[in-house]
Amino acid sequence: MSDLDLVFAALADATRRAILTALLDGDRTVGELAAPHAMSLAAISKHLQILTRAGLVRQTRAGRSTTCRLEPDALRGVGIWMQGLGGFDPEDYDALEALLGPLLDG
Amino acid sequence: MSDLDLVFAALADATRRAILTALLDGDRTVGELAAPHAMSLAAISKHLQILTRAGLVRQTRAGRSTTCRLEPDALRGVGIWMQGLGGFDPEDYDALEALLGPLLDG
DNA sequence: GAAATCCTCAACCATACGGTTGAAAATCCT
DNA sequence: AGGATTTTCAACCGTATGGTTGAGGATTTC
Repeated sequence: MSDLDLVFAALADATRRAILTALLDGDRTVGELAAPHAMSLAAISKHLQILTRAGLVRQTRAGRSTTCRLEPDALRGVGIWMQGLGGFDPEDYDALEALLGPLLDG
Repeated sequence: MSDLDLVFAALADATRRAILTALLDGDRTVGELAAPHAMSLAAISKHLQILTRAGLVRQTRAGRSTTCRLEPDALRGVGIWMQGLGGFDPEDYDALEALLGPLLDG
């Protein structure tokens, strides 16, 4: 399984994408990430393993709780691949940036 | 399953990504797309169904052969989502474009 | 009409996914 | 030491995925 396989597969789930966007606001523990989801903690733990294996999240254990940090660099390969496919037209870029600029601060 | 789920899941397979990049050179029939892969035609047909359901490919039957066309607009939602996640930093854009400009012509 | 071509459908197989529950491991607090 | 908290592990279940083979449907061609 290539890196791209792992990253795309990790992104192909709404729960995992929600976890990633939650991490835009800063590092969170597993329990904090699980809270908004009507799902067992074990399920969230498995989702985090998939995100970690894909390189999108880094988990560091501190005491009895482990905090999760977003690793946006893992998306770079995906961006490059997508741009090669023409899904990201240069003309669109300014509009997208204006639309989503605020999110980039997180 | 959301649209993003379908698109990301469709992209999470090397064979399907190879099909998409092959379509960058122009429309191809199912048989032409299957040729380079050491895999049955039925398998490729299923891959194309997944790509079509995700909106990434459009198949039009003409006579006994069906031609496949790339639909890059389906990637726009993915690009927007990824940019929101910070995986596409504005500073990187020029470098990426320079690196991959040739592919954008296809 | 009969045969060859191009593709899909159906059934099957092995494996992986997304979820559950219950137990265990590691740490903190008294 | 004992108990509470936080997370993972293990086993299980139902369903989906990626592949195969074999049959069948359209369509062209002879």
